Amino acid sequence: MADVDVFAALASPTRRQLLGLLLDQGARPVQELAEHFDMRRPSLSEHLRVLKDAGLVVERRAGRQRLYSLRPEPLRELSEWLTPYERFWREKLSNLRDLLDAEGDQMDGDPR
Amino acid sequence: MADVDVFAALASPTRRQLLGLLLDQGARPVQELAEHFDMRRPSLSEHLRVLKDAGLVVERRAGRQRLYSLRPEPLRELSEWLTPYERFWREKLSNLRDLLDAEGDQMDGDPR
DNA sequence: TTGACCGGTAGGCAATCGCCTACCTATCAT
DNA sequence: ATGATAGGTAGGCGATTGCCTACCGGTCAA
Repeated sequence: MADVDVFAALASPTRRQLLGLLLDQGARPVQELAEHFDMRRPSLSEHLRVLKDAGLVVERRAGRQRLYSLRPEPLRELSEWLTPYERFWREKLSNLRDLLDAEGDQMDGDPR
Repeated sequence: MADVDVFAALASPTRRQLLGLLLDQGARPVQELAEHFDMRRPSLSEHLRVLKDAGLVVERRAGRQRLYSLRPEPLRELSEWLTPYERFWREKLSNLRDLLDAEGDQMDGDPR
């Protein structure tokens, strides 16, 4: 378990697509996942290992297959990271911020 | 403009910390940002360029300084990507999904 | 038991990353 | 005009990434 950062795990479009497949289709064996990619199976295995190390998927053995399924909990970290940024686009405050910035302000006073 | 993927831009802890600084403190010159990192200034410049290429910061010149400020709009893409996953942890449906998966189902319907 | 199948691991290789030092241009102060 | 300051760019270098082929062990079917 290499304890992979969830942000780093999501940096790859292939890995995001894997999560999307698992979200839409539920647990799936490696072979079936591989059909969706123009890539050899061992490469997919490596992507799946990164996702597993990040806690984003779990593996369950079923005969000679290994079923991977989504484990969305680590995405909570992403959501929480995003929270303080959200109001800036939801409330369209970017322009206000630009104005504030233009005056060379500090924000909540701790000028070093 | 190398048109950088926002997910890739966020993969680096240094770049996330830069965004956090700009969020808390508003526009800042490079030098002041650099004080928060154990890294030479040119490396920071490279990180800032990645953020700029991803549209996450904007640069404004002020004398011989360049003030970088947050541009959170691209984070909306992240938020939208996250949306379909959210209900799985918010409604604690992971266990239900595990049960469904265990039967090797497809999941086209909307199990709610 | 033997062969086919599922999928992980090993190792090679080119490309990219992330840091560095050295250097360059632009601006400001004297 | 000269020197100091802000910060981007060039290029080197080791580490990492992402793909590949080859191989290996475990499971199932005949």
